Amino acid sequence: MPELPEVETVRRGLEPLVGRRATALRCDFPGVLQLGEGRSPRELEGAHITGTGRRAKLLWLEFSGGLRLAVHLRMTGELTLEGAGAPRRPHTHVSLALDRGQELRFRDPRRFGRVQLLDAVQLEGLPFVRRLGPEPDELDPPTLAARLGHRSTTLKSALLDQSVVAGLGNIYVDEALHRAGLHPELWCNSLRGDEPTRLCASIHAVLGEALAAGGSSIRDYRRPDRSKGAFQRQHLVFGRGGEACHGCGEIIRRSVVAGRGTHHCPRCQPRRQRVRRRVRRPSTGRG
DNA sequence: TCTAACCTGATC
DNA sequence: GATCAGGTTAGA
Repeated sequence: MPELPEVETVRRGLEPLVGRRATALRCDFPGVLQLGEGRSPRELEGAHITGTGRRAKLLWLEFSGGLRLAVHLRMTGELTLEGAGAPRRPHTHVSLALDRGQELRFRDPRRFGRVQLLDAVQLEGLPFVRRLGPEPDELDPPTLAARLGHRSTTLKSALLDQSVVAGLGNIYVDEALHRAGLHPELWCNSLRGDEPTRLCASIHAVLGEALAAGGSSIRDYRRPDRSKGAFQRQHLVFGRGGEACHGCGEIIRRSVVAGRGTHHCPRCQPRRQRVRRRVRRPSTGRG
């Protein structure tokens, strides 16, 4: 479900909670709430929210006393702010009760998501966090070229790998590759010329635009106030298999690459790098 | 480096 | 009934 723009949108939606006081942390499905060594849910009782944070697709609340409540939404996780008396929707697994009769609720039908109570050191030390590559906004073309260059897999697979760049997922990999004019199955160490620059710029552009639109709501994703994002309406290839490419009119193709549904335009994203034309023929009629 | 697995629900 | 889904990872 949520990739970087969605997770960052949720984080921003939680910012107004800074200054609020937590009264209880409750878990209704064993295993969804995980406690760092020595941590207890009771430690949050009376603690104030002092900030929010995000790294890749992991977001967290910071509390007085230094504790952090980290949330990974995975595929169907949803973090919403509700009245404590509001009916609990199905699959609500963790609730953080706040002052003023409100609750921050984590629901997740598939239960892939996790909520973790940790201190800062424990959070930094999570194997998942330690493996993460740079945030996209810290990424420049030489860094991207270097990180792709020593891998032997496809662009699609490499960009989904959070140790290469942190925060991309299936939607934004497809969208970024399309904007860069690169086929998802290109060997990721075969980029040359201005391709790393184009790809880097495409990643920055698509993530920036998606964030401005509040993310992509295809099925489950909602902001903390349960409103939808709007970027799905601006997708150029993702979810558009069989439809016409806005750029050239060719039919968008859907395939499976790296085990994931993958969308690309066969004309805008040719499978092989075009070989430099030896002779320019003015009357071939193609253009 | 790739696949299967983790889960439920929506859709065909 | 079978298939697919926006993520991550253990194990091959």
